[in-house]
Amino acid sequence: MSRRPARTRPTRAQTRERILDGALEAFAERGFHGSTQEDICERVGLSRGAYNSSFRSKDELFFALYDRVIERLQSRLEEATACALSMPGSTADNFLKAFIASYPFDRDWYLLQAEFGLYALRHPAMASHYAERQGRILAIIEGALADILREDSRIVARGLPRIARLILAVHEGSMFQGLLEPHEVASGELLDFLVDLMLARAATRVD
Amino acid sequence: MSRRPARTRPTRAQTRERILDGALEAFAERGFHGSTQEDICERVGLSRGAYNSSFRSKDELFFALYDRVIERLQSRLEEATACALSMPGSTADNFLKAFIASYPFDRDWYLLQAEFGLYALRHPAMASHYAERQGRILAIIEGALADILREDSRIVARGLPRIARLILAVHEGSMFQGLLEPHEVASGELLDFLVDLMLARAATRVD
DNA sequence: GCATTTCGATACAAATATGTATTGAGTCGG
DNA sequence: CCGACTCAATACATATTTGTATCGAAATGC
Repeated sequence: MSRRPARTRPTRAQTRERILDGALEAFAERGFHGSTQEDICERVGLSRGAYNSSFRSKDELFFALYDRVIERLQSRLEEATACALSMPGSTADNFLKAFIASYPFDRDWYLLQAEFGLYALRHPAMASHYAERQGRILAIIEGALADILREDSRIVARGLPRIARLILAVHEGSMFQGLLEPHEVASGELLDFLVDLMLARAATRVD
Repeated sequence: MSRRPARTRPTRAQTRERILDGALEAFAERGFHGSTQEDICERVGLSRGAYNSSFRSKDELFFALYDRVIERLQSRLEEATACALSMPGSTADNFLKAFIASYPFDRDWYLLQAEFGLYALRHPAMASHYAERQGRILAIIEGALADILREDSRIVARGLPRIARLILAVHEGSMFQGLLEPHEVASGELLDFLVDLMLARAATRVD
């Protein structure tokens, strides 16, 4: 246990992860169709042999990467929710903005998300898979919103699914505009604005 | 003038348009990198000869297509604005919803828009071009919003650029979700919801 | 009516990507 | 310690795609 014979061979899972790392970079930078095996492998110092040995096809790799991305996002959001709820006395806007801030907002993440989305739109088989995973994310957001109601009931009580979808939509669109024109639209600007809108409405009437 | 010798040869511009038609279909269905010359040409019954004779490169074709799409969108929006403003006595929500309804909401259009956006994010040279064109669209929306203020001043007066961007963001995200899960989210649902939010807020206080 | 020019189709050549087969190093079980 | 097995690297063959070159038809100008 103290010392293995120099370099031990990496496990299959480790190699897979490295390929996935390369694929993430490549797909973000050049898109799904624009990325080649060579491109993906070069980034992580592996050969196409490792690639073809680890994944049967490009689609399989793509699906595996998507699942990894979603799993990480899921745990990230759940963690953020628990964390934000743990600190008592926080108002709805505080909570919402903190929660939203925990959502990824970087270039590669957006580009990947877009690739997955486009792929899903074009391949019915992936569409249901994608929608199901997105449903989990929506459920987490809905859950967080529902939790807020116990702390601060100003926010609208009905139509939670729609609100969750609206938040997701604004986040996506906002991220795109922010990446395209960073000097024009700041990171969480539009989402914060939306939250203000929702809270202001709820302040007047809750239907 | 009465009768030309059987079939006359189509002009260069006509051929270009047909190639663009094919490219629109192909790019929407398979994406930019996923589309081949053969694929594009087959759809409109032309040969690769016509393709290479009309466009120097795939990028040039892509740019040309983007400009055509934007020009059509621009005139469509301007027309819708003028039309909506021409009928007097319309309230802000009526106007907004009518205006928004004139914005394209079909599958191919979304897929294309996404392709252009991704390309712009990945190619700085295209980014400014894209941002400039998107700025025109935003300006039209802002102009329409400003016009509404004269009819119905309930809507917030300040932060028009931000509101225009929010509308655009919601539209994009909403369209994606609507295309992915048509049974879950209806066509203009999220945007209508947003408009309600904005108007309700403005009803309470105008800052 | 003839010559020139333009345009689109076909043929050809080069480059690139993918998948398979083979080989050699490293690991595990007996 | 030896044999069976796994995995990744290299080499190879095939299939796509693109760009160029060539050819023929059609329109225009003299």
